[in-house]
Amino acid sequence: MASSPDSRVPRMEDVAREAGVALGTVSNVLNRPQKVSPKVQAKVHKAIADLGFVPNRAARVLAAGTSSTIGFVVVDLSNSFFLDMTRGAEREAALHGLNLLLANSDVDFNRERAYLELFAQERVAGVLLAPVTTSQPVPTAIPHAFPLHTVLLNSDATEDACTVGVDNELGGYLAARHLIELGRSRLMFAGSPDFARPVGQRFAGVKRAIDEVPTVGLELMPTDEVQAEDGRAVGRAVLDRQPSERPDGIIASADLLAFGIVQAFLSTSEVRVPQDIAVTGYDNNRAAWDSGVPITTLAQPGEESGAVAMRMLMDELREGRSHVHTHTVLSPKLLVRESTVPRSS
Amino acid sequence: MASSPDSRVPRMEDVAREAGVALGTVSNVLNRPQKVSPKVQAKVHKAIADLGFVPNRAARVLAAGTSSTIGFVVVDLSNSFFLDMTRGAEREAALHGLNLLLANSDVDFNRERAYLELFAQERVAGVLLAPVTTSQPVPTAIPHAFPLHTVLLNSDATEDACTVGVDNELGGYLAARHLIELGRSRLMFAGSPDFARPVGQRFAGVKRAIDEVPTVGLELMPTDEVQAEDGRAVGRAVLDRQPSERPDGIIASADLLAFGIVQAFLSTSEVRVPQDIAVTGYDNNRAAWDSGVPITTLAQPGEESGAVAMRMLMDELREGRSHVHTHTVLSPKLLVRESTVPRSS
DNA sequence: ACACTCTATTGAAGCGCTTCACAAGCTAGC
DNA sequence: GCTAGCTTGTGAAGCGCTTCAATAGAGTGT
Repeated sequence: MASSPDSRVPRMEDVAREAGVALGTVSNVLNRPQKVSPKVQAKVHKAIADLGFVPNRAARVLAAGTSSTIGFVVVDLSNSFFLDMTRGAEREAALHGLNLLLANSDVDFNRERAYLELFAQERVAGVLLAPVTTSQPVPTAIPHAFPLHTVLLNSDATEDACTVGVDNELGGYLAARHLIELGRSRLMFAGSPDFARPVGQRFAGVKRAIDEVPTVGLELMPTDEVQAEDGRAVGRAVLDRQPSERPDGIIASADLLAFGIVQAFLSTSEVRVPQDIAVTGYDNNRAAWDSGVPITTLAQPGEESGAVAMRMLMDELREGRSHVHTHTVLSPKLLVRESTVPRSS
Repeated sequence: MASSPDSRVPRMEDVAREAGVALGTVSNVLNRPQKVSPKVQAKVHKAIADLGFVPNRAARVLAAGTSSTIGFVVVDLSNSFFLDMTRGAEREAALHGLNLLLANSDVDFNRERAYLELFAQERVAGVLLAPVTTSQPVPTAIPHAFPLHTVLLNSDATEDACTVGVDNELGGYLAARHLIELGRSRLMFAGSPDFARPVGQRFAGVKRAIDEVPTVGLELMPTDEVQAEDGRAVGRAVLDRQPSERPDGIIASADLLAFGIVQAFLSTSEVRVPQDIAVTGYDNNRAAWDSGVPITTLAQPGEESGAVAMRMLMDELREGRSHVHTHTVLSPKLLVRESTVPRSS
């Protein structure tokens, strides 16, 4: 631990003395090594190691007026979509020598605010924000009077900041299109379009696909939540019908929902998945691939969202006053599994 | 955003001028309000609001030499046990006016080191560390020459730091005991005791319970991993046996494993859960309660671990030089569900 | 009116760094 | 041998806060 006597924490000045150079030279070794001869660099590094010197970032930030850390306030780290964002953002940050610190708002608006304030006080270079969303149209997220460079993730475009979003409408369209191409014509959408904005957008995409093909019908099956239990309820409701009244394809608005539906079907031998009813989920959760019959789903590009957002933030930081906010919409990707297409070989 | 003209970011000095008081008074309002008359406080707060002043923490940390933020380096945020720790730690920190910032090492030893170094440079008050573990006996985690106050989570006791651990041996014991009390006498442990330290400890606990009751037998069924697929393989292996050769209770070393086992059983009508074979899991993952038959499991006290660790850290910070490292071992909790005890009412 | 307490407020001295104008030491050209 | 032009190295002036000794005010008791 701490070195010999009763020892203060060593400062740059101590390093300079130990190495027999000036204060500014130590700083140069750390920040602009190309300005210092190899010999002196070696001396300084040795002194740093001998003393166990750890530079003080608070002082650095204060003196330089810039930080190399980025804050990421995440709405829900227990959701793998958002956790993936942090991975993508971190990877991208590391490539450019930036550090990423995380804060979990846990779907609490006040904590989201508090963490943004904290990062503002820390004078981080910028923040990434995956905001708490409501089903309200535009929750305008950028909060503070303080000029914090912010990029919004999983958000629709807004004037106040750069944004990265995922095309939920397209996701719904792709799911429906997939089932239609498989020859299904009596589709059911499980979930409540006004449960949350994204669900509504997905439903809109489904409708678009249906409208393109007159022979295909769509039925809406609302649910309270999007948990496995809700899915089992949907499954039971379908099983209670005459076979001729049942859909031949179900588009669930979330994987857990799809998981419950498939589970309900598998527990009887009345309905085979996918032969009688094909099922799709959404999100590419673990639930989708742990299901007895692995579930076709739409993968949200979490890592990519994070990486793109981080790049946009770096652009914004570099461009300064001339920066104009931009908006990126990423596409979800259809992952076809056995709940729609039986294992072949 | 930024106020009127081309405006610098306002400093305390600006607030002082605006409010017509001295610099030190503004600082007092922020840090020791009881020393300032209500009238002056009001003036200062108004000035702060008018100017949109956001205090600079870098300067604060530098001047005061202490920070109010705690860093938490987590080995794997995608594991709900660890995420729960962050929740407990955060709650406890908030109670005492501390801020918690997260870093995900993602099971990468080098990133763990890098984040610890970062927090050391930031001069945080202390760090919580849920370290990357190997199956090695004692991975001694405290790294740096720098004197960073650290509490280790999910760790066995060590001399270098305070630790909070969970009693895995007890968890295994409780699971086995539970099955034995239900009258099961041919038990199977699914998982490889040397897959990871905790699994070995759980297995040891199971053995202890078995040894207490001579009439009960134990069989070990190793698996490569602890995923659902491994569980399904275990389930199939059991189904392939003569009914008389099958265990009547299976202790899985992880929920996902138990989930796969139950899934395999449910897909046939040969084995009823729990009537023919009772199954327990471990961790209280979502997988446990999303299973067709909800799975009895051992809940790891994640939130409590985090809260306890944060309290220990605060003690360490308060006590200073006189501090002696302490070690807490928490107990897992048996959650009885339908995979061992059928729904009654 | 005076001495004595308190309490509320002041402002200058750092905290540990980055920066940058400047100095010093070289090399090369003539 | 002298100067111009480099490359290296230097150190003092802040960055925006906290702290604390010093001061100004407001009471109190006599």
